[in-house]
Amino acid sequence: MKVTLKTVAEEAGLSITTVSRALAGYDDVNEDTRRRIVAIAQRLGYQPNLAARHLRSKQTHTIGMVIPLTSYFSDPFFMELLSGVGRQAAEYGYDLLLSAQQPGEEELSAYRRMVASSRIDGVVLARVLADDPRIAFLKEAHHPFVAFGRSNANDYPYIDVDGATGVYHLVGHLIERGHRRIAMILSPRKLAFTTARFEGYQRALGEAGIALVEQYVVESDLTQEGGRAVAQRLLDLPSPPTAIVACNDAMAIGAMQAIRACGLAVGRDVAVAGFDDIPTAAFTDPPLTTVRQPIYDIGRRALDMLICVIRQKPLDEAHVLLVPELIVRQSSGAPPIR
Amino acid sequence: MKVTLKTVAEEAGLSITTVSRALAGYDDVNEDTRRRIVAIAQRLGYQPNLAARHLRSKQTHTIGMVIPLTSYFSDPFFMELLSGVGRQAAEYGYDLLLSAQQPGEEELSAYRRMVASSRIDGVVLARVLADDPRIAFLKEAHHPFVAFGRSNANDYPYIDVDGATGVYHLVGHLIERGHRRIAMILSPRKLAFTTARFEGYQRALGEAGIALVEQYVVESDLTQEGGRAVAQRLLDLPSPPTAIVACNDAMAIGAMQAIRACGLAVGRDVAVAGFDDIPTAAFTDPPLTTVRQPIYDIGRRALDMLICVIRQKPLDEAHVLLVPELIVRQSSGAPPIR
DNA sequence: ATTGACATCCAAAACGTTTTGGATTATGGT
DNA sequence: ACCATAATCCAAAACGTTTTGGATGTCAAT
Repeated sequence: MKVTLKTVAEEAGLSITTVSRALAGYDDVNEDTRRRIVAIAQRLGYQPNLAARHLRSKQTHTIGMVIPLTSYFSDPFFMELLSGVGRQAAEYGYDLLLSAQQPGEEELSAYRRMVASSRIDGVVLARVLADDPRIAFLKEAHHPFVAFGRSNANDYPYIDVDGATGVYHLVGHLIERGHRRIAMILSPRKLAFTTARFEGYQRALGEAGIALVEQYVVESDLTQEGGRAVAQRLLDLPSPPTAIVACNDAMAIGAMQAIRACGLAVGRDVAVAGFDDIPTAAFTDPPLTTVRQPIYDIGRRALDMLICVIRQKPLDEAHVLLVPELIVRQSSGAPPIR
Repeated sequence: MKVTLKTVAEEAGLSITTVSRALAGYDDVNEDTRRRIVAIAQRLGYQPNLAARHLRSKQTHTIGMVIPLTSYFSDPFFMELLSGVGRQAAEYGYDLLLSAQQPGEEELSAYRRMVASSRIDGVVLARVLADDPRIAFLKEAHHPFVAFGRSNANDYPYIDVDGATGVYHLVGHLIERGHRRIAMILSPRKLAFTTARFEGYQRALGEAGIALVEQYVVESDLTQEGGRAVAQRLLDLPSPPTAIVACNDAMAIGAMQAIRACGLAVGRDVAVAGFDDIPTAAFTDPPLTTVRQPIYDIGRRALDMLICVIRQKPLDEAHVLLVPELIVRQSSGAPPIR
């Protein structure tokens, strides 16, 4: 019932070895018999058992990704990255193995399982932490991987976006429009990119001679609801900011909700800007000014790099740094009232 | 270097069999030795080789999904479904194997490969066609699967949304607002749900005594750009519609673009409505009236069903039909001008 | 007739696991 | 002392593939 090499071999009156080598295209089998074998395999609908093949050859043609369960659903970031990686993987004939896990210990052990159980040839990881145990583990295990993001230790292949420069331009844009009281909603500090984006904020303020106001720098959890909550607090300050920059679009959209809830108009009373340029950003009301990360393309390029690492080919660039693009829309529209 | 059952067995001075059975929790191994074995396995960092395990036991703890490459990126529908399936799979300790493929022959052969190469225990498929070769194949192969959507042959487990009723209510809502010239942008006819949604349209018009105008029924490809193009043609008619209903939100958003491009106001001059309630729908300008499909939850329930099928447990319901919810927003806001 | 070169094929081992069907020892009842 | 039972362990087979290291036959050149 199940058709294996053996079935084909018996049908052809040949050995398993010959069938295997014929199908693999080795040149030590007669061209005529090869064609005959291929025909029979086709007719019987033979499909190699990949478990057996992997067991023997230690190659799975599969790329692993672990998705944090918290952000799995609501996070367009991962979806887009996934799309890029998946798309490019298909290009190379690779499949994608996804494991959704709670961040933390479970997540790390998912990596451990994936790697040690030899189900995958390589890993793409994202949202790297400043001090990332997953990277430490993968490095120590000598398992091929590429990261989207830099961490403290940078002796591994990564692709990243220059968040510092991105936010620098974004805040510069707001300053140009006359804003002086500019708040920033940070992402959790342990995420590597938080520091970079905060740096850009500080640099832009510094060059414009604007002192950093401690109360204007708040932290949230990358979700829309979190952004709404902290923006609420910002607006309740005795001297509220006239512009709010968030570390990602989801939080920026949350901030827009908070502003509207106060009876203020986004873009007219308070400017808002985000980071990422998720698809929704172009459709918010008003459309969101943001910094565009080409996440989809990053996914594709990360996979390109990973394939090189897997095949032990030298990478032309082991560290890719992309300069993000400022997307000005109406949410940063008007100059501040006073 | 690589730690296998053998390594652990040697370290413990026991046989491979005993180690295997100890770790699997069989009761024919002494509790003390079991604990000792577990400790050693832990210490050495033993992880079972899944390829070997699958080869032997024919269970992969993996669910397969094939994503059409065309809609992979731009389609929030698949992303959300994927999220639900992935999330619930994690709940059961299953992983997800994704293969992105061009629709058509390649796609079918991806299913063939996945199934015949015994990499997966079951399949979730979506966007079923009226006459779906993938379903025919999976049925014939007796491979566990659950579909999101009904096709012509319905002797398989599926979960679906009652699109006819959904569109019926949606069109009813537009008629209530005074619209009589209501156009519909259909999805490709070969998709099973197209027929259902069209039925709802016809029924609503029929009950209101409105004759179906052939030119008001057009077909497009589920993309935003496609929706824009056909909406353009609708607006160029001598007697253009005052309301446009699209088979999905993406095309509805395209229609909104076309309306604006004509210098008309969406919701005031021409009403627009979609289907799906993708995340973006709440943020368009004006927000989009639509029919909500709980895609994420559908993904989760589909996986619940699939697990039952895989474990050969009886399904409480082999055919789940959800009634979608009408979401009224501003895009259907005003009554027509004349 | 022998040799070497070449083309074509194959038996057997190996990958790491699970499972089958005992083997061995200890225990308690007669 | 003997047997039945239970508790604990294990050798070997099996899963389906790839790879190694020949084996066999043919043919041309010596």
